[in-house]
Amino acid sequence: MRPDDIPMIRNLDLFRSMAENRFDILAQAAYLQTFPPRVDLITEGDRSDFLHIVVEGAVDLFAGWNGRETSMATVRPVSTFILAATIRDAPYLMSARTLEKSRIILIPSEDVRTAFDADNDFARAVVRELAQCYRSMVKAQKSLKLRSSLERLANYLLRHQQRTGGNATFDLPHEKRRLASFLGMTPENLSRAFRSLQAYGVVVDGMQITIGDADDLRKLAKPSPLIDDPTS
Amino acid sequence: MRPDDIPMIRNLDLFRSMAENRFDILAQAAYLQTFPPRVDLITEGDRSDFLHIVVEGAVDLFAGWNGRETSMATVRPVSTFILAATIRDAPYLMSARTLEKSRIILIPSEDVRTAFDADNDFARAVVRELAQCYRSMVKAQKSLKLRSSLERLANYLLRHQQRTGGNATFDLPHEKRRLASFLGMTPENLSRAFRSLQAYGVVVDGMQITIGDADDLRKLAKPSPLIDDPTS
DNA sequence: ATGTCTGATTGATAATTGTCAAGGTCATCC
DNA sequence: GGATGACCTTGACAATTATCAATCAGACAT
Repeated sequence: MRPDDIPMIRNLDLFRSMAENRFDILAQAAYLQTFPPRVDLITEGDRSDFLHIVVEGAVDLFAGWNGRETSMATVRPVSTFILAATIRDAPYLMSARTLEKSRIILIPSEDVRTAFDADNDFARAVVRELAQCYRSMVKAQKSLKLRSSLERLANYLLRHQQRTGGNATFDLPHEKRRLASFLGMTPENLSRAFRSLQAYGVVVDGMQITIGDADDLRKLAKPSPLIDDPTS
Repeated sequence: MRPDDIPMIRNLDLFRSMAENRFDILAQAAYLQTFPPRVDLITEGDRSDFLHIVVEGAVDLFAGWNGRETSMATVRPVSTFILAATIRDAPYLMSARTLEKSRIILIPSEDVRTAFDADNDFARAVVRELAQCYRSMVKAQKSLKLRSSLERLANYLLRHQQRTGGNATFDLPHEKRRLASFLGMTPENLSRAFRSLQAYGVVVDGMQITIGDADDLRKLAKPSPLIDDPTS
């Protein structure tokens, strides 16, 4: 692993309070790899061999059943994924593939579990991280069950606007087909949803979105901190 | 708290490996209460005051938005709920109400967090529990996004048949309207889904279900361990 | 520039799911 | 027994969402 990457990892919530020597052991066992876009990293059902940390780029978590496929989440730097499978030593429930060129750190699950058993601060950090992941999963499910696809899209746009700095104009972070899958709809339906949002002042030009009147859009979206606030 | 309840709690995965004196402190801070059916226990958005443990009865976790409401999960003895909110000291994302007469233990969140910070074995147990909760949430979301309501119902019936011992005939555990909400559909749609399943050998008589030919039903349901296996 | 590819859009249509209104069933309570 | 009420079911209809086929737009390579 490149020495300049170590401080970044060290600074993750997950590792920040870990004992020095323990962290060094983990860091030495870890691999850093660079992957091109669209590379499959893990496949659901496989045994959990490595904890993954995205250092650069972006990773799509997705799942399939009976020939269908859906995008569950996007992992952006710097964060881990499939922590739960690693901890429980259970098969992955989701597959992962790079969306862009990505640098990813792989730590053998075995070593993570050892650190987890031996280092109390680390165990506590894992809990906080997991509780966070759990809560965002609950929010996603609430969004799916309580909202129509149009409402989900409206809330997604408002949230993404915040994330990107709050400007009226911003770019979508990935292909629309993936956004559609993430929101639980088809690409065709997403196209039509975007057109419906014109009535609420949303202008779409390729990947570039302009929210003309956020208050107007908010009247439709009715965002709630218990669904849309990423931090709560 | 009644002395006979203590061993049962003690035996939960969550508390089994906790230090003796630490457990005693928690047990002394805890309340045991009996609630009639349909009593609201917690409301989403509230601050997390107590970790709840269902000792007897059943509790519905549900969520609302914009006048709509959906059932997220049913908690049955003996297990905890809203652990994640307690750990993160964050507002509840779901409301809870008793389905039946229930006995519930309440442990002040403050004490749980203290135990969590001081007792490493407990912290590790919390992680395992949370990882489990997270994974079942992922499975639920995969089911929602990848399956039609008919497929969700078919899989639910097969799973519930297993849970209740594997007999061809068994009873639904709660009202159909709640089952509908849990499966993400309306009561009317559930009624029609049950009728569609007649073609696959499912007989419905009130709350009593008979699966005439499980293999036939399985051809429709296509159950997958990565969605339907509660343990994996 | 031309062709090729991938992803996005559009239109037509169908399937799925939801809504509303009306009955039906069953247990419970006077 | 008959009324009451809660829940479930059914039918007719509407909204939402998906599917299929065709076209379009832009990126890229030849």
